[in-house]
Amino acid sequence: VEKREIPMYYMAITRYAEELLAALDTLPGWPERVKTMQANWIGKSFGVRFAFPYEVDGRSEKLWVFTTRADTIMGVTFAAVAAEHPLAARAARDNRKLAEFIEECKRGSVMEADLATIEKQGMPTGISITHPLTGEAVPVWVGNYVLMAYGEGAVMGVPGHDQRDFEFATQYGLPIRSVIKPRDRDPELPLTQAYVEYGICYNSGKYNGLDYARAVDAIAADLKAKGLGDKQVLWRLRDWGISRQRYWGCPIPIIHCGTCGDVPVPDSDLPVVLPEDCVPDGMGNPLAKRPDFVNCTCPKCGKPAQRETDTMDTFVDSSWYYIRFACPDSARAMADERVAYWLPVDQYVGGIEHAILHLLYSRFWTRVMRDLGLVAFDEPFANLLTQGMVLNEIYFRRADGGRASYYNPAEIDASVDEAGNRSAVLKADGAPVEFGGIGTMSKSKNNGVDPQELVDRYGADIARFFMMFTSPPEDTLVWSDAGVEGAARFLRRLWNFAYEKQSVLAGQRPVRPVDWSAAPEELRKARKEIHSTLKQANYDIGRHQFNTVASAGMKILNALERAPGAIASPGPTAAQPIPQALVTDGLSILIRLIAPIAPHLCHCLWRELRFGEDVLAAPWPEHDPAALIEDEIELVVQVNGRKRGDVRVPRDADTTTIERIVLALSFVQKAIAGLTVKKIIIVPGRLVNVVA
RNA sequence: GCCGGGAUGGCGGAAUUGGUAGACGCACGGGACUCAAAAUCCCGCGGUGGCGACACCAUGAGAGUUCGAUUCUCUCUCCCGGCACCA
Repeated sequence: VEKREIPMYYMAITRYAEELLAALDTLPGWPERVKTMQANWIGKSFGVRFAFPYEVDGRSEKLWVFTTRADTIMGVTFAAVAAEHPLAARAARDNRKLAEFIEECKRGSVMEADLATIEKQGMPTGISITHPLTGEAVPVWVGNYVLMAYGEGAVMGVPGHDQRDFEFATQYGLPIRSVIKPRDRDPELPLTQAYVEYGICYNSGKYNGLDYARAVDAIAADLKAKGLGDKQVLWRLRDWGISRQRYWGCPIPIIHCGTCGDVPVPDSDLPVVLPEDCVPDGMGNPLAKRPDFVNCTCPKCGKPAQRETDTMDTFVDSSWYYIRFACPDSARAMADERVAYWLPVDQYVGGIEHAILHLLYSRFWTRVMRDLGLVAFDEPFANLLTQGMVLNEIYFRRADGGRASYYNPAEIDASVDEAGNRSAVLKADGAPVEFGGIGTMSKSKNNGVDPQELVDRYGADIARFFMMFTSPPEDTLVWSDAGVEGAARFLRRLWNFAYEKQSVLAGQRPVRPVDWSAAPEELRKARKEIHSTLKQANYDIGRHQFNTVASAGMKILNALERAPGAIASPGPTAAQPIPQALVTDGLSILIRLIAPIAPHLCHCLWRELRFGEDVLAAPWPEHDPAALIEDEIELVVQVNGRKRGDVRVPRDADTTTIERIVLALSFVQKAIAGLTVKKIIIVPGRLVNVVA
């Protein structure tokens, strides 16, 4: 932790930028999209850092900038600095209007999203700098779109080849110069937008004819020779400011002493305990108004001193709670030997909204603890499942003061008329409310849904089964409980079916081996349906697509109910061994397959049907490959890529046989009448396409 | 604005490496059972035309690659998440 400027404390996450980026390749259990987002966020860019020399107050100064497009350096027509840049401050000293502009910029939002969408504004500083390669004079502007926190807080302006610079130059009448030859347009025509693609340098003196890589090499070498620049790697990632002016965070254990400076609280005095009776009044940090908390003595010299009142960002705690979970009662250390047993986390589940901040901070924090010798691993989470957001409608009313109060969608009657207009009223008073769109469930928007309602109405298994059935976990979902009846019906149907079979099945285990090849066609088909469904379900579990696992359970029950003899009167085992074996096999698969989705019901059925004591201890069901083999296979028949019918052929039919059979089909003959067959494409086991 | 993801029937969704679009459900319509209702069971259910066999259209929009595109490429529209202090 470093304290840089009052009142901010920082974590030096940028020191780990290289490792955090490179180690993404060591995380096969993480979704690609999350790794991509993190890589972009860390933002490693290769470029050139160079300086424009200038004179001010009789001194020689340099304005440093960073660029990833050094190949366009000959197209520089201006430079722009952030409002916080020292050059801007110097220029504002004798320019009142500029000083006002700078103040206005500083008052604006610092959020990236706001900065990126604001209208580009700027003002000339009156200071002129020298192009390091051409020696030309270049004007310096202050631009509200330049970020002090990234790079040097200053940029070169190449309106011909950077869209932001182009807009800025167009707005303020600055010259635009093309130095990269466009591939498919006349370079002499005036530009309507920046040409940002890579290409060959022209209008660039000695660099003419060079491509991007060669131009950057040559330009960087020339700048280096003049002592005015070199290649540089720049990161988008910034250090992590952790100070918050709130009282309910984790205290920052620092004491400010007039004599000794900033002194850490000694280990023996930790933890710093917050008062529990603070009342936030919306005016700064309430801790600062608590002398009983603030006033203390310096641990070094014993003189009166002040305790730090900033607390830590909540992300700090969430960056290592999972390590502490392994040893929550450890009084002497952050982490003890139990951590080595439990960590890294095998399977982490969290919302996609944490793809960057929380998950990156955690990866950083783990490395800090590693480097302090507290843990022995690099990555906290071996496998990551990122849930999609569950969304719901947002309704609110705005009082005269402008503050919105939100109403839960359950309290609202909403309707959409034929023209698609949405109207909504509050049930309680019948008066209209505004529709605020559809967004993530949150306390502040009061649009959450408590699953307890479903549990109360249907029971935990049905509520759980329904939610698993509704969509794959990684998808965004607009909440609706329409369809929960389907889950209820299915589980009821399963229960009834199983109980109908109970008297037949109970006490007859183990089932003696059945010769399925001797079974009637219908039963073999049913068994094939069950086992191919199981095969697919096991594949789906591997890719976390649990909704289709739930539907596989439904399909298996459908197959069992439809199988002839399976539901008919049980009869003696010896007389009807095959239908009973089918039911036994099918139920055994079905119960184990959906046990994780409807655990209570499956646990109970497993025991009642005497399959065993504990369904969770039973081996996971695997399909029988023999059940999937048939003597004949069905092929889809297409003509010119369009389905015309299907045909059954022997399983081992060769290409010539299949072609002969297909060409003889009447619907194929009809479709190719008057055409010549050019070729026949056969996808084994799937389809035949006749191209004519 | 930038980064990431998404768009398939009235609804949730399915379609493994490009190979039958709409599995499995919900809702809805018809029927059976019932004095009646609920529950349950059976049938139907993308659109257009046709009595029908069937034909054509259809996976946000537009182009492209391919024998064949929901799937791959490009452009666009809209929606969701994140954007570093949601006080």
